[in-house]
Parts: sequence; C-alpha cells; structure tokens
Amino acid sequence: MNSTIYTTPPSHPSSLFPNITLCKTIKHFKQVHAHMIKTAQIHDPLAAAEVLRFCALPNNRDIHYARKVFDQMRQPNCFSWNTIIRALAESNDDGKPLAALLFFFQMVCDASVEPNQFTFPSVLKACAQSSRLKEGMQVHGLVVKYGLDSDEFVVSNLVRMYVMCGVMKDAHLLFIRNLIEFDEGDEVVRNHKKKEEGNVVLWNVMVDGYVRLGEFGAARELFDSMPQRTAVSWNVLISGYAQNGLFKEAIEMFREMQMGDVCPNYVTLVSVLPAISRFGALELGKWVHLYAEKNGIEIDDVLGSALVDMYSKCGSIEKALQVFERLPRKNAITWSTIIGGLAMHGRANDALDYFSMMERSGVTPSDVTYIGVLSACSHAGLVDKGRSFFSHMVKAVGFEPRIEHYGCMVDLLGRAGHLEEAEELILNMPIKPDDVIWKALLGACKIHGNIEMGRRVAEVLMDMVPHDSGSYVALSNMYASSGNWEAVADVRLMMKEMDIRKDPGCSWIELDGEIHEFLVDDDSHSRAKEIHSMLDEIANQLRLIGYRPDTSKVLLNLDEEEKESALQYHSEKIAVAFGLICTSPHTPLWVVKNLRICEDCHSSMKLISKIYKRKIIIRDRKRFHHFEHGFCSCKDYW
DNA sequence: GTAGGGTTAG
Repeated sequence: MNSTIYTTPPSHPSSLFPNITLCKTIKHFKQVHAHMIKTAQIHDPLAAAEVLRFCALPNNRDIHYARKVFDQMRQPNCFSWNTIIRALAESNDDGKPLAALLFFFQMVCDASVEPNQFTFPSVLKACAQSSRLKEGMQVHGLVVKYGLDSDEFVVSNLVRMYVMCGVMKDAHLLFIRNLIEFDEGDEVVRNHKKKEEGNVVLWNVMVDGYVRLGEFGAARELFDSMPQRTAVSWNVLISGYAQNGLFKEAIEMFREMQMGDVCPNYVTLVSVLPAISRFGALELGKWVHLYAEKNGIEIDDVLGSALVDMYSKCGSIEKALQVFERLPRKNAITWSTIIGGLAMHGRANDALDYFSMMERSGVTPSDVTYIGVLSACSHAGLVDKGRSFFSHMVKAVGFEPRIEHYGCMVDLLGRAGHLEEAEELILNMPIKPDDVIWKALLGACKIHGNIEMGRRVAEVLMDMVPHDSGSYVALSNMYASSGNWEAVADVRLMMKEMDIRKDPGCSWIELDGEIHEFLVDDDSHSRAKEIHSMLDEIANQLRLIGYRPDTSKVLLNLDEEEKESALQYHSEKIAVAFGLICTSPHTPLWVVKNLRICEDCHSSMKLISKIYKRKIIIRDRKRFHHFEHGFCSCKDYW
C-alpha cells in the first residue's frame, strides 16, 4: 500500500476503503470506486457516503454518477438524500431545481428516512431558484411539521424563498417574527451576540430581496436600520446598484464602506469594479487593485477579469495588459475582456493576436469573445477580416449570431462605406433589429453623407424610440452639414412639439480621487472663472496656429460667431481646461464623456495635445481616443 | 448546511 491514496491507517473503519478525498482527477476517482465495488467495500455506508460526497462536490460535480451511486445504496440515509438534493439545488442548469424538489418529495414519502435541518435549506433554495411559491409553501408546512421552524439556517432560507418568489409581505412577516424570537430570553451576552450574528443573515436576505425587486429605497432604508452589518450587507447593495446601472450610488456606497469599520472583501471588489469601470474612475480603480494586493485578496481569474476591464475602461490599456499577463489562470471571460479592451483602444491587431493566443492556450472562445474580435475589426476598418471572422463563427464554430454580432457587422460595413450591404444585413437578419443597430447605420450615413438613407433610417428610429433624441439630433446634424437649414428648422420644430430634448453632453475628470462633472456650457463649478479664462486662452492659442472651428456639426442655425462659442463649451473641453489648470505640466489628462466626441472637439484635442504637450485620453461612449503630439490613436477613423 | 461576484454591438 505505497500509493499516495492509501494513506489512512487501517485501524479506523473508514480507512478500509481508500481515501477518496485524495483523488486528484475524476478518472482516478472512478478507478478507486471500481475497486471498492469489486471488493464489496462499497456496502460500507461510510464508504458509499464518501463516494457520493465526492461526485457531488461543486468542482467535480457529476449528478448522473451520483444518482447511480445513490440508487445502488442498500439503505440510503438522510445524509445520502441530502447530498443529492443539495447537488441538484445548487446546480444552475434548467430543470435541476425541479429535480431537487421531486427528489425531496420522494424522500418525504420514504418511510425509512426523515428530512432534517440540513435537508430544508437546499430544498428551499431549489424553490427560490425556480420561483416556485406553491411548492415553497408546502415545504414551509413540512418545516413546521418537523419542528425545524426555529433553525436559523432553515428560517433564513424560508425568508429567502419568499423573497425570491417576490412575496415580500410574507418574507417580511417571517423576518420580523424570527427577529423577535431570537431576541427573547437572552440572558447571556455571548449567546445574544451569536443570535445577532444569526440575525444579520436574515437582514441581508431581506435587503437583497428589495434590491432584486428594484426597490432600492426600501432596500436602503432597511440597510440603514440594521443593528449590525457584515461585508455581505454592503456587498448586496453595492452589487445591486452596479448591476442596475446605478454606478454613482455603487461608488458612493463603496466610499462609505471604506470609511466604516467593515472591511471590503473579495466580493466587494468584484462588485464595485464594474461601477468604477463605467465611471472611468482610474484613481479609485487603482486603489482597489492596491487594496487587494495589500490585504492578500487573491487576484484570480474572476477578480482579474474585473481589474483588466477596469484598467481598459479607465483608459490604461497597458496596465490592463500587465494585470492580464500576471494572472495565474485565464478563462474565456478573462480573454474576452482583454480582447474587448484592446478593441476599444483601437488596437485591432493586438486584439486579433490575443485571440490567436487564446485559441492556442486551449481556452474555447465564447460568443462574447467574437463580439470583441468583430468590434476590433470594426474600429480599425478591417472589413475583410471582420467578414471572415463572422462567417467562421457561424459556419465553423456554429454560434448563432446575436444582435451584438450583427451590430458589429453593420458598424463595420457601414463605416467602411458599404451602406447598402449594411442595410441589407439588418433587413435580412433573423433577429428583430433594435434601435442600437439602426443607430449604427444612421451613424454610418452621417459619416458618408448619405442623407437619403439617413432620413429613412431616422424615420424608422423615430417610430421605434419616439422619445430618444439621438435620431433627431443625427438627422438635424446631417441636414446642417449639407447646409439645408430649412430642414434643420423642421426637425427642431418637431423636437419642440414632441418635447424632445437633446441629451446633455457630460464629461468627467478625476483629480486627486475626486470626480468633477461638467455639462455643456457648464459654469457651475466653484472654479468656473478660472476655467473660463483657460478656455479663452485655449481658443486663442488654437486661432494663433490657424485653427478654424468646424461649425458644420452644430445643431442650431446660428451665425458663425455664435456657433463658434457653442462649440467652445462642449463638456470635454471644459473638463480638459480644468485638468490643465489643476495638474502640473506633462501630466496626462483622462476624461470620460457620455456621448460621442464631436468632430470639432476631436480636431481641437489633437492640437491641444500638441500645444500644451499633454497626453489627453478621452473615452467617449464608444471607444478611446489617445491624443498625443497632435495625433489621435483612432487615426481619425471612429 | 445560510447572504454577495467578472466579459457582451453604438
């Protein structure tokens, strides 16, 4: 018995069978199992339990195998039943939660076993996952019948079941009742503390419920009234905000947590990073990275992906690459993130190189990976490459293209000037086109000055999303650039009649960890006066080197002088002016803008980067522009 | 045996 798996001393009964937990691979495990069957050791209930436990473990879960082992047991005990139910309930596959429930009801009918306090959490989880209120309530009845309605694990899962089924009233009732019961008759402080800790799970489940329902007010109110909070309490809100687009709230919550006495943990960082990314708050993102390193929080593929995404979206693609390279494990999401990041920065060739590296490393690209690849081709105008990746994905790989893939293709073809082909693709694709895809085509019409198609597309859009200002603005701009001021006036009148306002342009710049927000023509900042004189100085400098603003893209039909000043105060210019005032020479400036950068701002930024010898990195709603020495990384193709 | 997590067309 020299083999490493026969390590348990033979005196102990469980050591009569090899130590399953030492199996490194499924193959190894199956060999050991076969050996146990051959030697009849499998009839030892403990041995069988060990086998069952192994194939139900989250990492090597094989439910079919586990079921077979279970079915061959002479007398499965409560533990055996629980193992199968838990494995089924925890699996996210369709139908598995239902299977868990059916299996549980079978268990209840079986006279030889009785469900215990370990059975119900899994069963309730299965009800919660599949939103089966009716079954959940039946299970609740059984909980009471078996006298388990004061077990804290059972209770929190009961509350969670009601929460997930959207019955907050019942959840709340159960929550309140159990809080009171926990507090009754507490004489020993230690005991009380333990119960408070039990309570915090209940509170968290409730806050999570309101977050899931999108009732952030109620969630926040409950959170604020919690007697004590754990990291999970904070994480529920931070991730809830971030996943629902409330990035500002997520970041504010995170900042508040930083100041309190509960330390952010792994999940906190993973949850807050997407919000930091969307906001482009590089300084905060760096803090998170450093925090993980200092506090021994493992940067695995999940946290790593979030960090890579943060660095790319905050403009620091080099840092993103650095984090990526250092990751010990990279999965499809990690690769998709870096490929998408490179695409966003216009580094199409690098993106495609990474795609080949991904394939060589043995990680299978997902459909999301192809979105990054196609978007790289589209940002760099690689029409043929894009076409061939698309058909490869469909024909060789067999992925059904999603609207995002078609979106990339429409953008790729349209921007390269193949407007008809792009339009045909939209009309012939098997998915219903959405506003985003039409907007991509509209943008292409604008670039190539195809007013006829532009009008047609804009009409589709006005029908589809009547209150979205985008199509009106694009149409108006198209007329304006062709000098058709009458048509511009018509569009403007239509907008006025329908009370449609142009989305205000908005830019952010983060200085010393503080985010400064500027709107178009914004003069509300405390240092507005200085900003204005800086803007004037910039305008003068630009004029001195012979720059004449491109006024053709302004929405209004103003006289030349007025138009020039309307351009001058686009939010990104204000943010850059502010950045120039507040930072020392040569410091790069990072600005994030909610809309696309306009042509005039784009030309001005190139010159500003030259005049002031600054690297200016602007993230618009679609991609990055790195301005340096008078040039932009997008090579004026965007 | 409880609560919280990363990528996705413009």
